[in-house]
Amino acid sequence: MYSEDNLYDLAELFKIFGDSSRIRILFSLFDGEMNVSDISESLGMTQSAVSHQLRILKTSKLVAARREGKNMFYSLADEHVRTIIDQGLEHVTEDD
Amino acid sequence: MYSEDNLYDLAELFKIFGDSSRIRILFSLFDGEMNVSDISESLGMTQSAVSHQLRILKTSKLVAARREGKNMFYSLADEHVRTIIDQGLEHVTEDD
DNA sequence: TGAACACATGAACAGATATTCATATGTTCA
DNA sequence: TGAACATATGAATATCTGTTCATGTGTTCA
Repeated sequence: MYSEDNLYDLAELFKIFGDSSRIRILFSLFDGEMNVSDISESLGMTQSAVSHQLRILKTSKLVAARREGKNMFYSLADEHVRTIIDQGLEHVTEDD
Repeated sequence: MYSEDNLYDLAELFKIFGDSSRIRILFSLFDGEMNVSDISESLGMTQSAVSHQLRILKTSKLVAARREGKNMFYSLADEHVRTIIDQGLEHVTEDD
């Protein structure tokens, strides 16, 4: 069914989600695409820090990028990203 | 809907899943509870390393522990754990 | 009670990683 | 073309974290 390799890939995937900056960036994109400076401002992060994290998210194919003039617009790469985060949020917000 | 705090908690949750040792331990428990030495042997990890990771998993309430004589049996704490991993595996094993 | 077994834990070390700072690249427009 | 803007990127640093090693705690049984 699932190979040992799958589990390593899975750990790598969760590692990407396991950083509050990246999760907050991804969550920002839930409502649609955004450019880098808007993400920076809305999250109170420097442009550089956001850009570094976006690169990681893009390399992992969790976000997609599109240029429009001077701006780069980022969006969620696919619906799985939303599903995984939603599933996690359900667990986290569960009443004990 | 979701607070800023939820996102930090979520990152913490994914951080736990974001390590191959822990994911492999959790996955081992998919078929039912196991004791520490069996987990160690099946994963080729030292007893100490497994024990350290189990402590983290227990603190995060992802596994439950039960003593039986000299042995400690660990099991998945709830079904969310399985769901979150399954969801991730779907993403990882998706054909491009 | 004491030896043998199962597991937990603290300290130390090595490797990984997120941010900052400085600067480079790419784009528009006058 | 050159200034202004948006974004990317490399290097350096500080912090975090997983494993190992040594040892402690808890349990059984003769």
